[in-house]
Amino acid sequence: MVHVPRPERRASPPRGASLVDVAKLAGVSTQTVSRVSHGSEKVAPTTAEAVRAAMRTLEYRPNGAARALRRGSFRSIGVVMFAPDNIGTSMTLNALSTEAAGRGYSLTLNAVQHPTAGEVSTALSRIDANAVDGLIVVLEEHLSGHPAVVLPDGVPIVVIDTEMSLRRGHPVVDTDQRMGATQATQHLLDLGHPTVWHIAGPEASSSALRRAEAWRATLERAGRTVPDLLRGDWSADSGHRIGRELAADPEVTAIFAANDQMALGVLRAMHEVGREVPGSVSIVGFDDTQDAANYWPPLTTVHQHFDAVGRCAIDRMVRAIEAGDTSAVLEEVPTELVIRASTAPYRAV
Amino acid sequence: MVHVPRPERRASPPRGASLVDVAKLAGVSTQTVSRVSHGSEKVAPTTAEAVRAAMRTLEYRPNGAARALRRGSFRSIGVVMFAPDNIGTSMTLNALSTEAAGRGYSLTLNAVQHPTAGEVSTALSRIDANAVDGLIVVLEEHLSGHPAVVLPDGVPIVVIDTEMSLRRGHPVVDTDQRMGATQATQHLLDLGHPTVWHIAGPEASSSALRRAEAWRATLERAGRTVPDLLRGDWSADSGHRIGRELAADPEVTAIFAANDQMALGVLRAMHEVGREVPGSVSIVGFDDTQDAANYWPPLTTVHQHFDAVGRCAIDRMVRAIEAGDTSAVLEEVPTELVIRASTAPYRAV
DNA sequence: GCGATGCATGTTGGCGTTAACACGAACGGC
DNA sequence: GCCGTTCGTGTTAACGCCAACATGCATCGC
Repeated sequence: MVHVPRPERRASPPRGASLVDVAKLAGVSTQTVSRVSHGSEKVAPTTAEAVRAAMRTLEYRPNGAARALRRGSFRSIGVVMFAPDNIGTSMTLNALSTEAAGRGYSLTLNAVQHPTAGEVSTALSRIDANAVDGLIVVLEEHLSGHPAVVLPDGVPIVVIDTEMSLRRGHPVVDTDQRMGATQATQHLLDLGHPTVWHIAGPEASSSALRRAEAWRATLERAGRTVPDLLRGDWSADSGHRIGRELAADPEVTAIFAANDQMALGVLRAMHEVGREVPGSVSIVGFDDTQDAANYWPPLTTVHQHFDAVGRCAIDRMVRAIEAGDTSAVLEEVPTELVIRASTAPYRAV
Repeated sequence: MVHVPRPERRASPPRGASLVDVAKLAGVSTQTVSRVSHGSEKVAPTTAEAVRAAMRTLEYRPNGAARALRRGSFRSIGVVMFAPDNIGTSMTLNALSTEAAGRGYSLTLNAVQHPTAGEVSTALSRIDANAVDGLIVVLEEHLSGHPAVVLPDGVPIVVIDTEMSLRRGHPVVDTDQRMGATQATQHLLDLGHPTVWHIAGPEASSSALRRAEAWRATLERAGRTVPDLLRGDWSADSGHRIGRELAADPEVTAIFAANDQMALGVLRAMHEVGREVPGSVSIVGFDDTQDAANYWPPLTTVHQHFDAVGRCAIDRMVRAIEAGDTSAVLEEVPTELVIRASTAPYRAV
């Protein structure tokens, strides 16, 4: 038997006016409406005005899904990121969204609360099922080895702030962590300090790893003893806890914290036990957050160009989407040492 | 003449495998594939497995646009926000994205760099043309009066952190600014301080306005003199500048800064001129950022439940989208005073 | 006068998906 | 043996938009 369609209205969600409705009201074809809606040429001024009037009366809003379906592109970039409440991450996100907006793309954000393989996979697959033209992954934890984390195929991917899947051939954009950590360590050595203690970020973080490596390399190159590495978790509290231990050791005269927040905790620890900064201990941070200049004393730190990283990542992404250029380069954005009052020349105890 | 379709291939962007391809390979209908892709019932295990195998070989990814077009919903919520590099805003965003993910929605982010009417309108219209089921507006600047800022019709809207368009009948979710500012001011009065100076946020900010109003009301209720209001811009630098002025006045013994960052600037100013905190001046902030406990001295401040605000906003939004409940309530999330070391009882000079 | 050219507009089909329905097979109760 | 059920699967028709093509009407050069 042949299926006989019923003329009755199908139950359907309430929808707004469509091209057809506007066309009907304006007495033109849908194609003309489409052209007007694109602000396009080849439409007589009179007609265009009539169409615009019809759009206004019907409160016409183009349907993004239909447009995307037809065009095969969504003009949206997916972002999977861990812990956007982290200051650095949120600055990156801000830079990404600004730059994306400038290119006519919007961002579809999927945050990961805990950087477990499971959650990351969930976020990735959610994005996957979503409407995006590309994917920017901002996971500073390295989960590279984990078998459960699989980046989707068939979408251009740009990676920020991790070396995960660099090997799998995606472009990577990142601050030059080694350069920054070297600047920080060298600055303290240049001030005459015999050696430099380092408070690192969490073990799983690849940027923490690279900062620690560069710290160690700089000390070794200078022929200094390398103190035990101290493990923080990016939080000011962890900086404070470790700072208390360091404060008790009179040999400690120079500390390089892997981010500003931990440096803040160290500052507090020094205040608590009455060791002067920079008189008795010099401290350097990393990030140059908005607040670092107002710590007490104002913090010497390594400035990261988050905006440049964001711009660069979006640029790569747009090139991949629009020109199919998915070459897997590594772009590193240079850092700058900002010298403030928390560092001073070494004075023997 | 009747249009004769050509059998030739149309030029089209390269696309991935579709339901049709999977169906063909698995030897079933597209509907069956669709059912499997939804993990749905009513499919024989054998068939389902065959379909899944076909999906795997073809690397099938469902097309979000087509799905959205068909269903009439995008499972995505648009967010228009100002200055996501502001700490408070980024915490709100984080809360929103977490909560949205939990409900199966993703966020489409459109940041506004400068809260001018023009930029806001652009962001709104971009979102409008985009694929979202609803819109969350996080603009703490009040642009209510501005004629150029028109919230789109036909989409549910939830407003955070501003009273803009409350009158136009949208639900508003916000921290209870008055409650927080009252707690801060009252705490200082309770410690015996004759009066409290206030460093407010920018004039255009409605939360700054409400905090300032509550500060004034609390002083008036207690019959105290109300000092001139001091105008900061949320930044630690502005707090520092104003702090320097206040530090010069020995009568100033209690300061309530409208956010933690400005309080940080005040702390620095006090250190610089050698006025002790809290010995000579007590200071209270607002927000309870992660770092506030590690300022020196640790900052007494008003804790904002950003996560609750986010949860609440998403909850309203999802209710609006899925149940059509767009009643325009105002939900205010209570604050808590966190007492640390930056405040102490008043001692006459 | 006639074909060539350009311009404004209309017609058609289909992007990938799913809701609604159709249909055949297997089963069960009487 | 016949009539219901259920169950698994297939068929059809959109959803709203736009690229490609068709068409019809002026204008123009020769």
